[in-house]
Amino acid sequence: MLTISVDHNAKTPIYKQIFDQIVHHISIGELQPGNYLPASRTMAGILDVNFHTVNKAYDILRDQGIIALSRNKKYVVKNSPMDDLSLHRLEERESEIIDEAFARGFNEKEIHDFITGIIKSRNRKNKGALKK
Amino acid sequence: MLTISVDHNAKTPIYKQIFDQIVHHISIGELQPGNYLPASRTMAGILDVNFHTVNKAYDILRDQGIIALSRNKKYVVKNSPMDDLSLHRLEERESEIIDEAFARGFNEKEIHDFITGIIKSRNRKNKGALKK
DNA sequence: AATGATGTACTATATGATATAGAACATATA
DNA sequence: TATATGTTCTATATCATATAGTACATCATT
Repeated sequence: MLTISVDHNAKTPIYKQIFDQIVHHISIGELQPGNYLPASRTMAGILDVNFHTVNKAYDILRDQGIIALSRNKKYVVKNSPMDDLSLHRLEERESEIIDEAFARGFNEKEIHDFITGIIKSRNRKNKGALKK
Repeated sequence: MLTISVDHNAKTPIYKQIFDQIVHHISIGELQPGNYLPASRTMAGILDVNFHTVNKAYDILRDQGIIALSRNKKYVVKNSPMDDLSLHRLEERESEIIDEAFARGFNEKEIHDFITGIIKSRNRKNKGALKK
């Protein structure tokens, strides 16, 4: 069950909210390679947004190699191992966070604990969804 | 020596480029609590941007408690330990990155190695600047 | 006391990003 | 054939970003 919600009042653009939540569903295994995404008009109807906005989210997901258009004209989740470009972009964003953490007095161990804490709370939330 | 540069063609807003670089200088100890920031007009002249743009960066730094206006009307770097709000914001940004990493097949150890690598390369770059 | 430098507060304008809307088209499916 | 799909185009409205100019209060220096 693909649950996605958008906040029209948030500062985060709607297309990015959609993008982020699809990536999240993939990250917890709720969306797996081979699974189809809803048609952009369908998704737009459910979320009560314009289908162009959904298309923008799908476009970026495709540009990043996370989804692909299959022969039947439907978007499907790909297996998308980390490539150099994605890694580089992720490093830049992570560097900003690490800078802020250090600027506020964190040391290296505290940063690792910070990461561990987020991953643990993630696993707790999706305990039932984990396989095996 | 406070070296800051802006890229007018980058997609990242100029005020955020300035914000990020000041935070970076603090994070590596090149800017320390008690140090003054250049006057916004001075900084703007050096970077060849409008002083309102510098003010916006300073405003956000002040809102986040990273700098403060001292009695002589100059901005000074504060000691700004992690507070609940800052931690929460950082967690949200970090969660996005962790989601993308997991979505691309990283496991928990690979994420920690990813973090460690960034910190190590940071330390290498600033070896000479480290004290003691 | 006077001058200059500082942050701050307003107005204004221009450009790009975001979101919506509608229309049209090619292709795949039923 | 008819429907659903992604895609492409134009168009409009709103907000964020960046620039610009002006004015003012306060602080430091002369």
